[in-house]
Amino acid sequence: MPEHRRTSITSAGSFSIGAAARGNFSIGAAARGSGVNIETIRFYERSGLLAAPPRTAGGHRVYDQGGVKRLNFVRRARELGFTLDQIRDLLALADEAETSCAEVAALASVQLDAVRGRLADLARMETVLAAMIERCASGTVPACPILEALFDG
Amino acid sequence: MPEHRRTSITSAGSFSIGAAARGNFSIGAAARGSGVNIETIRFYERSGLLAAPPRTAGGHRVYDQGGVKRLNFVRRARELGFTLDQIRDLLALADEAETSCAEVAALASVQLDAVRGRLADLARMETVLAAMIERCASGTVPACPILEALFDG
DNA sequence: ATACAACCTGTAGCGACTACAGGTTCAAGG
DNA sequence: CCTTGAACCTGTAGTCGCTACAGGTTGTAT
Repeated sequence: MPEHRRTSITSAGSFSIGAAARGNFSIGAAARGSGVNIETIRFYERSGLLAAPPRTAGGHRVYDQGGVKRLNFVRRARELGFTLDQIRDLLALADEAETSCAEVAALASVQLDAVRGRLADLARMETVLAAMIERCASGTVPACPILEALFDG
Repeated sequence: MPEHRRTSITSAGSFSIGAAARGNFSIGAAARGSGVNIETIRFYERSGLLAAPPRTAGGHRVYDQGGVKRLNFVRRARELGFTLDQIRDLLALADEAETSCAEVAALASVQLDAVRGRLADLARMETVLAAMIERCASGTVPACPILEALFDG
């Protein structure tokens, strides 16, 4: 859920550092390049969403461009409300030789339905809240109409 | 968040059992009368949202009509997306001698803003998801457009 | 008296992170 | 080469709002 949190000012996509493409990224650089929090990256690895990357001699994680791309993938999918389980499936589909577009679309449709359900819920909440506040503002009633509505339905 | 969960088929409001009004309710009866799950009631008590009710000699909780009313209050407020902290404040305001309608309305406005923010987020999600699925269905592209969009923003 | 539903406490789990504490490694400047 | 200090490491606990047990006790109807 993108709850009004800034998601990556850094533009991903301009990371050709070393000689022959690919590039090496520390976890911090990968975080900046993908807009995924460092702690969250480690959490994704721990929970099996992302494969553990190679390490330096000292034990620091080293990501390549593909790793950063996957992080971006996960972030975008999260912003669309996919659960981590769904994203696991999406990544698996993305890794198949033959991309099965229908399966991907099916997953996306499930998510679209969920989003529409939540939209409907929130729309109802908005209506009721706005009406309550409105009645309160008009102030024709002695006791607080909002509290009364909550108490007596 | 009312995530498509049935919220109390039982109509609250017809509970005059004993002689002189008020009535005594076991936790189960209070749950049925308010639409709040038994475990959730105990959780609310544990987390200090609701005062601990009196007990029978054997230790069973005994609720009166006021207790059931408060449970209904909490349920309705939750359905409007108020957090438990906000509900704590609402209950405190409801218990004041002078009902300060303006403060209640202020809390409700904060909540309305939050709901509108989430609505905007979800509306964006819906647009993007629908567009993705649409592009996929038209199938003019060889690789899956959904996966491409997720990978390349 | 007996059965059995309903209650009790306490703890652990969910999802998706976030926030430490306490220790190690890396990279740059002197 | 050595020092500094930022960046990294692991592991654990906290967040929010519940839900789901396990293992035991009480209430009530027959």
